[in-house]
Amino acid sequence: MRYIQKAEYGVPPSTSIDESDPLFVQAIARAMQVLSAFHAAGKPLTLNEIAAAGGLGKSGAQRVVHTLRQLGYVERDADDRGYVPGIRILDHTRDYLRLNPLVARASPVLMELRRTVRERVDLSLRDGLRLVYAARLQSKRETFFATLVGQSVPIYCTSGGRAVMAHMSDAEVDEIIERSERREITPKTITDPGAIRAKVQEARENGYALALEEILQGEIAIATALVAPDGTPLGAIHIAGSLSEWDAETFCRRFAPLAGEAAGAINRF
Amino acid sequence: MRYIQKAEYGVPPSTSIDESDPLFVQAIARAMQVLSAFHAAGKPLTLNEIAAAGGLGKSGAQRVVHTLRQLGYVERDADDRGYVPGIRILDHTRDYLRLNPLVARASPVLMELRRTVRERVDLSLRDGLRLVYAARLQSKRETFFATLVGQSVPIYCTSGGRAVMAHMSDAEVDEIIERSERREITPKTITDPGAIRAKVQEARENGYALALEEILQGEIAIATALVAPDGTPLGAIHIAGSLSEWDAETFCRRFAPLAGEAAGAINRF
DNA sequence: AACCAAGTATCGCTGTACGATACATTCGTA
DNA sequence: TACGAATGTATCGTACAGCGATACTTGGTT
Repeated sequence: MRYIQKAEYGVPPSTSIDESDPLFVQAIARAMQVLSAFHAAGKPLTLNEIAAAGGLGKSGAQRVVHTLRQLGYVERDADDRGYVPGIRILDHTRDYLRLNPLVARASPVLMELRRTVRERVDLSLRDGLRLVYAARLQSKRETFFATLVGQSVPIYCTSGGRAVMAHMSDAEVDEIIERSERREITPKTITDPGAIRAKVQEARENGYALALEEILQGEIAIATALVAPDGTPLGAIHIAGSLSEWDAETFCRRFAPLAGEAAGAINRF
Repeated sequence: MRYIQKAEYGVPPSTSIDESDPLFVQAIARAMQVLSAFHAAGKPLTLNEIAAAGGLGKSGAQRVVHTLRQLGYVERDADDRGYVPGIRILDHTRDYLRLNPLVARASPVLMELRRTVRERVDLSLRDGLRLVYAARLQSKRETFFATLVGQSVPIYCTSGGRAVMAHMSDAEVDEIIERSERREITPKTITDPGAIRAKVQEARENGYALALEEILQGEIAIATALVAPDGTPLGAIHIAGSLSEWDAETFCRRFAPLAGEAAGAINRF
């Protein structure tokens, strides 16, 4: 059995909460740590691995896993070699997507956009230093695992991220750049603070952001921001294509207006 | 702000576990009950609503919601009118899909199938009396909310369900029929046990299952089962189209062989 | 056959989480 | 503008839920 590698670039949000809050139920935090152990996993995990990753003892892991198993949030792997996340998780996925008003508003517009552009169209939502993909309308050729709901990418080096940053103050942008763990995900990834600021400025002027192969070789993406009524950026719309079919200039000329219209339609309710 | 109605036909799996199991951490169960409160919600929920739906007191709900909020699994609604599921849920969605070997194996085949048939293609997984959609490759026209990951449908009255039942013993099929809460979801939904058994038998003979408007008016769907090496059915592949474009016979003649091939390719590793 | 690791079971003590209640704040209505 | 209802927030003493050390079972590997 082959399992998919983890390959998650986005930094999971800081789990550095806790402390002695009288309302904080730590058993729940333990459960979520156990579930989060799978974020870094590329295969089913054993109890001990879960214990280690979740930062708790064997007994604790045993109890938590047992409980989550009863409830359907953790399952035994098909060939009984370890634990994997359980199907009940998907029920909550549905709830999240259904009840997120931005997703609700954006969806018909995205479908329409996808129909027009015939390239991949994504909706991502901001969570701290990353963007999380909430809706993905694939085009023909990509592999499914490059386009999973729940995948996340860093803000600092993506088209969507820069579209989002374009709607922030310079101070906020600097803070994001500062706090991000800036790695060269591909050789083309822009990691220099000054260069990132320049790209953000460019996005402000153009009304859309562009990224070339900064996450994936051969990929070109443009994005426009989705904002709250008060102007706070909440996420982005992405259009992504292949550099084997497009040069950057044509891609932008063709799709930037469409991405702009779509974002506009969503932003004004 | 408009919110999407619940409209979930599949029966959520029984949460009738618990009792006095020494390894069972009930605080975790409480947390999951709170998250599950959103399954029946069509709008953000207040603390009291969550307490009621989750079957616990106000204090308990307060603590659990507080904790889940710290962790990002629950958020305040945008206009501060109630609570909604939080974005961290999507991280676990991704883990589930990544680590499910069936999804992993099926995905490339599904993408290829989608390219060929140009209609909606879905992958569903069995969970008790229902099928949960794990991957959905939309066609042009549907509304996004009809095609959410995590949506579930009953086994007894769907093409996928009957494809799955076709790989079970008569006794197992009867048990599913018996335990299912059989409602007429549309006027065309087949709810009579004998009629269901006949459709299952038909699926056994044809190697695929057919359903006409049993879940959604105007929809035609065929499905083939995905099975474990030992023959246990695990889920199904669906191809769904519109009756405004297809008559049943043409649809079957055209797509049944393709659905069969795809399932075959996935089933033999 | 012998070993090692994974999963399962047991148990007494402690500190976590329980739930009642009281407070604060925001909303809709008169 | 004042009122009342409902929502979210804070506090506190007590009981029992969950903690973690340890020991047992099972199954796969060398």
